[in-house]
Amino acid sequence: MTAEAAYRDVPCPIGRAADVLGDRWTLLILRTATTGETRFDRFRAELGVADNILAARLAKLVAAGLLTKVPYRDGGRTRHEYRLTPAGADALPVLLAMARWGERHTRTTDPSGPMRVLHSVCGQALASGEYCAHCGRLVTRDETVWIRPWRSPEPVAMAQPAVDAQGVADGAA
Amino acid sequence: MTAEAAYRDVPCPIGRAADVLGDRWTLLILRTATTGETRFDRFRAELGVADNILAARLAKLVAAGLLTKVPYRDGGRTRHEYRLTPAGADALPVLLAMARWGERHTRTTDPSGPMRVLHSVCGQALASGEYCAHCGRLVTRDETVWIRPWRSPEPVAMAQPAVDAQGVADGAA
DNA sequence: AGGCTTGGCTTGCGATATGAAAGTCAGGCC
DNA sequence: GGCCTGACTTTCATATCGCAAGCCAAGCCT
Repeated sequence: MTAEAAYRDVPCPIGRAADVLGDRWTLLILRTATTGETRFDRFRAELGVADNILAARLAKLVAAGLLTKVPYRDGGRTRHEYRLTPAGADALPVLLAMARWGERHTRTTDPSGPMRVLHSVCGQALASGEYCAHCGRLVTRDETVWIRPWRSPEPVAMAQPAVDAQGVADGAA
Repeated sequence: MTAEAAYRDVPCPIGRAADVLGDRWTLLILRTATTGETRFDRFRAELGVADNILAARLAKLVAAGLLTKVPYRDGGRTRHEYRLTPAGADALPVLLAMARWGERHTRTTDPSGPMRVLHSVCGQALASGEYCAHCGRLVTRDETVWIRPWRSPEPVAMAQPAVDAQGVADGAA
């Protein structure tokens, strides 16, 4: 709705990224989508976000090309799920950098251990999000798993992006 | 002012980071501080942000411990500058991840070339923010330079954080 | 067939945040 | 003394947030 395109075309890529990613709910939705959630009420339950805000953010993310709305069958009826596009999946390094920053520079009273990001190939924890000191090479998305002890000891794989990559253009008519 | 502490103590580090960093102006202020700007009117000029918003964001960043307000002498009078703390400087990987994402997934009409992040030790461009494929090792902050052709062909070093790291705690009285 | 339930939104509305513009204030400079 | 500059603070109209309620389509239950 607010097609305030003024910030979308600045020369600095950080500025352009901040226009899309510089929002609390947007980041949390991407985090949740990255762990495999796809449905409206799952996002709502995970995030505790108000319905209208969630709807607005999902629409913004679809318009920005980070999510895509794909129909699927639920029992006998057609529903929609929000899947990461390649661009949305590519926000993973941002989330990993934030996870690291949050782990180092913020505190929680939660007694379960910290989040860990593992290289599934070797099982070692990653210090930086993208490079495995143990293997000595860059880590791909599908070699990355998260362990979030406050919800489960099980590792979680990163969701695979939807193959189709539509929705890159601007949403304004 | 809005000491809405509810989001500050969630178990997920991404959530805690998003509470601090999940804001457009906050990210842009950090970007600008990272390139060495320290003063109110320099931030204003760089970002085109309204005075009251800038003041609020700077205060939030000081309260969150990413910036520190240090007095300095300007001619014969005392002024204040906003310097990055170690925690603020440590947001660099987030900015680099965002720069990469922005470069790959957004478009600009600006004709000057893309932003480049170089490893000053070897002069090579960094593909991922933190790991130099050319040198085969992790890149530190002070080995990182930015080239932003839309403002100058000259490389810019990352600002050094202030040595004192006060201001980590909550700001609410 | 009629009603219940579930998922996915939309609407209303008061509270809060945004942002342009103007005002304030301290201290140096002319 | 008056002007200027930097760094805010205040004002005010607008926009956004987020709770709560309403809505609707489609299956399911009886």
